[in-house]
Amino acid sequence: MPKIVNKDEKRRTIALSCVPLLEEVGIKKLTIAQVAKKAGIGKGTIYEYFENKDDIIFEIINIHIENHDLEFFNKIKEAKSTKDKIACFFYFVINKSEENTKHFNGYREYLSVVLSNDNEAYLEFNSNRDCFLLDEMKNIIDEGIKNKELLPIAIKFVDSLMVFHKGLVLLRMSTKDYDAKKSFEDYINNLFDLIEVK
Amino acid sequence: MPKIVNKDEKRRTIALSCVPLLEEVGIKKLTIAQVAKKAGIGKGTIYEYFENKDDIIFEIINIHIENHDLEFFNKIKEAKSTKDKIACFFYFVINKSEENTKHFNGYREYLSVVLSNDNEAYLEFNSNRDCFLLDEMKNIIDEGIKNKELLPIAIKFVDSLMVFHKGLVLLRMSTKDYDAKKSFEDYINNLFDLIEVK
DNA sequence: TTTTTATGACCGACGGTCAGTCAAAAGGAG
DNA sequence: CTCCTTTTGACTGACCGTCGGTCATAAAAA
Repeated sequence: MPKIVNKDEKRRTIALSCVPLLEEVGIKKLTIAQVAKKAGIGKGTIYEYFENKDDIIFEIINIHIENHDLEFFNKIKEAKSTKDKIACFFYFVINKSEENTKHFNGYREYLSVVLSNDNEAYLEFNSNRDCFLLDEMKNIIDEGIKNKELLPIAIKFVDSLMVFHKGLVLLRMSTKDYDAKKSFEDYINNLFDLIEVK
Repeated sequence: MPKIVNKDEKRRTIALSCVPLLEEVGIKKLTIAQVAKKAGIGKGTIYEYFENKDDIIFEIINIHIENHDLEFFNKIKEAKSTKDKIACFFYFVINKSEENTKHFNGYREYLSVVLSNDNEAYLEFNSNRDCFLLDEMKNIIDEGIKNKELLPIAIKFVDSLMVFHKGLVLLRMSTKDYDAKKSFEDYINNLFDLIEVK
């Protein structure tokens, strides 16, 4: 028998080799033939490790999300005030640097795939991720309350804060020249008028 | 001079004839050949009136949006309190009836096309629509203030209300079993605690 | 005859499939 | 242990069907 390969590992290897390719051409113009070539394997082999093209996209996005989370947690450690920590959550949607815009556009394309599919697995993945981020936010607000930075009612606003975040994401993606930073700042200042210990 | 056809009119006619087809098969499985057949014209003729497949989708979505607005304005006329009027804005994302879910899924597919394209025209269309809705919401809140239903600070929350709405849309589309109604009610009750005249 | 509109055969690109190849491991015979 | 056969999963790329989009040509109007 031939060597048994670790399917998950190879999946990841193939996906990794295509990260720059995907960044270069985008989802729409990414072809399976290109992926196979970059990974140095035959086209048919791709389908040993992936269900279909969208499945490849999904794996690559996973890599990006993991990288993003690493950066995110580093940033949050450095943040001092609760306000700064909250701002870390919004960094991704607010920042207009070339680097971040590239990632944001990647996420836009990914969302486009999710929305076009009605695939339960994708939806569940997103749900879990949103839950995770919600919990993180709750912890931060809780801490803020314990530090006497925030009033106890602050906890009531966590859910809407996360919904607001999603709203900014969609607005930046689906409208022209949306100023997510301004929206965020207006909102957060209004909010802190209500929840901050004076 | 040869027969002058009203291009815009025929565009609309073709699109109209495909509304049921699109509802049945969805964007991904809708083919140009099907569209041509339904419209009773040749495949090539389609391209006299539309740039490409996405352009057809766009026209059909326009029809839906116009219908939606008609219903929306009727509903808002009937609403008595400001709270009810605001609820009209959220009806589309909150309502889980089969009929509304069908439309919501149509909008999901449309958004998927928008997000996959980075097409300025689509983004501008969305921007204009969002502006329009924002103005409507502002009017409603203004009215509420004049009626002494709401405190003057209410106007400061209009922007975030619209962002919140967008957030609910994205959450319902991209996660599993999202309870948009609950989120909305929690939010609106919290908000009214702050802005309602007691 | 000229100009506009309509057409569907055709094209190329692409996602996905499958019959067949290959190499390594297992197992048996000597 | 060694040689040989068998088994099996990895791998491949030619091929297929589909589909968006084009274009040479026809039809129709003026």
